[in-house]
Amino acid sequence: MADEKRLGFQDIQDEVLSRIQSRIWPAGTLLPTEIELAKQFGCARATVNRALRELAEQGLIDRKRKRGTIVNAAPVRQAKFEIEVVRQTIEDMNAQYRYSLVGQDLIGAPEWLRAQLNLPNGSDVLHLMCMHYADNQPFQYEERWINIDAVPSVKDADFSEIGPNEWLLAQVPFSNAEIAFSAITADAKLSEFLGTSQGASLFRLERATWLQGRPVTFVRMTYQPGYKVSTRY
Amino acid sequence: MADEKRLGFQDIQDEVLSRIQSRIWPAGTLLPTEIELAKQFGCARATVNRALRELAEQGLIDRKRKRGTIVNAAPVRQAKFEIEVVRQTIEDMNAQYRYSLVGQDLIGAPEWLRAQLNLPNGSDVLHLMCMHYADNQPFQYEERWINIDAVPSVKDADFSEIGPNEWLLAQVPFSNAEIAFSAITADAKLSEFLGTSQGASLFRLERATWLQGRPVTFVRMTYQPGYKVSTRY
DNA sequence: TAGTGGTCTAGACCACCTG
DNA sequence: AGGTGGTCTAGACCACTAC
Repeated sequence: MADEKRLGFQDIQDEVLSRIQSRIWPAGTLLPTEIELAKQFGCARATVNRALRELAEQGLIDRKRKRGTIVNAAPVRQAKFEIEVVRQTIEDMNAQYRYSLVGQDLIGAPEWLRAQLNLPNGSDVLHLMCMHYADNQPFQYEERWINIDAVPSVKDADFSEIGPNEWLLAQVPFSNAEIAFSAITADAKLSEFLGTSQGASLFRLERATWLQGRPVTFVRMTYQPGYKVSTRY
Repeated sequence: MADEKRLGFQDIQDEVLSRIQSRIWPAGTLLPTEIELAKQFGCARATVNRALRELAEQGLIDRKRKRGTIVNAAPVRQAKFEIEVVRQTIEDMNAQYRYSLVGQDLIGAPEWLRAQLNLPNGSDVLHLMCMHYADNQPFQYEERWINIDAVPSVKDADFSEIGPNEWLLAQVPFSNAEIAFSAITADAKLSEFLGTSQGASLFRLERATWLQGRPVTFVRMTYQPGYKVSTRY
């Protein structure tokens, strides 16, 4: 038993997770201190710290100075979803991607949009409507509003070939966003574009985007019937 | 300029993020090595490492040994959603929570469920139907199947007062799960329970849960019309 | 006020990957 | 083969907070 492999933070994390899941350490348990655990596992305190820090970020344990580390009773688990560009989603399905610009116009920002993005009065936005197809089947209808002031070059952009999402990603990547998922009923226009019956239930993703506090764009993406967003945790 | 405060990993992370967002380091840029950055920021390499590691986890940069750190061109951003218990969701709305057990029966697991959870042939499951109300308005219809073999004590549990979700959390916390969001159309039963018209579009969350590889439960939660799940990133 | 986690340091070794 | 990130160590100081 002299040939024990050295334990990494991942091994320690796995072991602690296992003890929590198997209720060796039930909810409410006060864990040994980092120093004590480091001694038990035969590693440095920094290694234990990293293992426990990540478990705390996931909400499984609660850490406070002086009090110590406690197994959380009612963990609020977090689910991570990867938000891809439509093209990627479709190509991941091994389907052929096609994009089409349905229409565009330059308008004053409507009230609901000003409220949504916190736009100043009198702001102008570029309003775009587009379709995304997978193997020529309707996949997603995209309606988008872009704040001219935040992205002046958008006035000269040509959206007949490249979608606004990909164009914006090239111009204004790494922005912050607020996302909402919901279910909506297909109206006449949506049912035509997505090739469904009126009244069909459709999955919708809305996203408002800011760059360093400045409103950039708001988009509504409505998916073909049957679309699901899934993940693990 | 001698009184510069020492930089922490958070300061470095903010600075790097800012340089990426402001396109000082545009997509594709090869960042200086950790050693070089540590010299520039006047800190240890471990500090730079932690700052960059977290940015890499978020998908903003791509790190490879020998090649170095590159600003990602098409970042796949991750959105985190907090998955709460219904009671919490309702109480967070300052509404009164009420739970009602609609029905329950012990059945052999249907084929689709066996496939979904990877249950062995001949497994028995407890099938539960419940309603959750916010201020006595229908909020969520819950249909759940619990694997008897994974949680034998479920046979003696009384679900007339406490919902199966909360009961399970107390018995089998910290399990792993697979979640899916979708939009569905209200059938006769759903429209009655949720007080909507038939054909209404409803938001649905499905979750399959395993504990250390063993299938525990599958649940379908269908929400009242207008329900949205939202988050930021 | 004392104990705990939060973080940083300086150094080291290793694994992976590109040239 | 060599350079880069991935990780660990042993020690240190600090900040928060329960007692």
